[in-house]
Amino acid sequence: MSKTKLTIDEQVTLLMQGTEYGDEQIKKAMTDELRERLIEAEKEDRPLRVYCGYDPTSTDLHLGHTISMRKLRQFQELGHEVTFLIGSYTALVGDPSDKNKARPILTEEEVLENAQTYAEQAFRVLDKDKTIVRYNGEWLSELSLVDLIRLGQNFTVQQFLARENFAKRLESEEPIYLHETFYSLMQGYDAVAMETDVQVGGTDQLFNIIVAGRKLQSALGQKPLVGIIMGILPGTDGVQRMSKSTGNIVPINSGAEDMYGKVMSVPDTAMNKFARLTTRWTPTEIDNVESDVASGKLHPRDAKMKLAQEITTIFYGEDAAAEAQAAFKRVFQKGDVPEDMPEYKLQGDQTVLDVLADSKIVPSRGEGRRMVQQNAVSLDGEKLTDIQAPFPGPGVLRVGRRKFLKVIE
RNA sequence: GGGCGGAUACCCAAGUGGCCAAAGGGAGCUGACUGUAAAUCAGUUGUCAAACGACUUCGGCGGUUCGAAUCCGUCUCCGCCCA
Repeated sequence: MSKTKLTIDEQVTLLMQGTEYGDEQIKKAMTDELRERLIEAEKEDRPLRVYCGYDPTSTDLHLGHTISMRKLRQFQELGHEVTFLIGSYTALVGDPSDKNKARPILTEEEVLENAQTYAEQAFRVLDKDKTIVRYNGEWLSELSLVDLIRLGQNFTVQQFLARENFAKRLESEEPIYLHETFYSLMQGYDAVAMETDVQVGGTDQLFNIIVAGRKLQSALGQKPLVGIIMGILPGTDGVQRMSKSTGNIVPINSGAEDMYGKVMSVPDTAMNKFARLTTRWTPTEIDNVESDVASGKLHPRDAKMKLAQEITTIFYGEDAAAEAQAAFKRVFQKGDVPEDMPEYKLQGDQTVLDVLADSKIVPSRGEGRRMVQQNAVSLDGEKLTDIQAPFPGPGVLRVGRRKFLKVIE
């Protein structure tokens, strides 16, 4: 990101990049309020207090988790005060947002343990020195029952029932547990406790942020926060939301080569979202790339390689990203073999099928048979077509597109 | 507490005594085509066996039967409704 001072309008454009409100009116209102706040902050010469909450329900972060972190980072770059809030208390409840069923709740120990690794990974995106880490148990554990009841007085049951995910469950006769409604109250109270100016979150947080947070703040005499609602990042299939259960994630902890390759496997149609939600690029830079692709000046593949490199660089640094790119070119563009591959020592007197199965390159002998039948097995480029034939000898055994085995004597 | 419904392969889901290793869809894998992909088309997806075929699987256990995913008993788990 450029170090030169951006105008307020440029700041607004940058900060609103990748947001998704699902409603033009809210979007406009939030954009206007953000501009106002920025002007105000500049006048008073104080940073905005920005936060995003994370429920550390798992420790394996993927690219989708980093969207809000990227946004926080942008605020950091512009000199604002960013809090990485760990939902140590809210995780005990389990967020019902965007879920068709209630989430299992975690124990306190699990939460704290997860929080540790979670934060570590988050600092690949966030500037550690400029980030305040807090736990919402800090204030939520202090609330008394009376306090909770008073908070509850600001909401009606109807408001909750109007939420899409509750409405759906009501419709399909699935349970809605009472404690799930507390979640929004708790999150709203976070905003109050921290006197938040801006809160970042995903579309599933729209209700918690825009309704609960703002409402509680104004009820308790604070100026309602500006909600920055981030769009959804699709997974490697390019369509469905990136999530572990769908199996379409780009993990941020699985190595540079893996990350580069995973980003490259994303369909072209999703490139734009990846660029806007996960890179350090400015809106102008992204627009340029896009128009270059559209006009044919830039090959879509090259645009995607740039994207893959940018994303890999964020998490692993420039050198590792360059290496990952080189490896990718070698294997996929030149059809060459990778540098590292498992080795297998021949036992003597083995058939092709024996080697396939014994080396565990295929999960079962049946699968090995299938692979050979499907013409997917080759040794040093020569197709192997007879499973019963004696194994020819040492060389590089390839099964399918990307499984390799170095066979040695 | 009472009533009802359900549990089938990676997921969803059909099957209600033999023709069931079990329809269909999704997902995965392989091949063709490509730009690495995506889209499209084709094949394939329990284990062992070169093959003929054999074996294990339909929530657990036990039964009935020549024969059970299907019938009976029991247990576990889940959902809904009434209170």
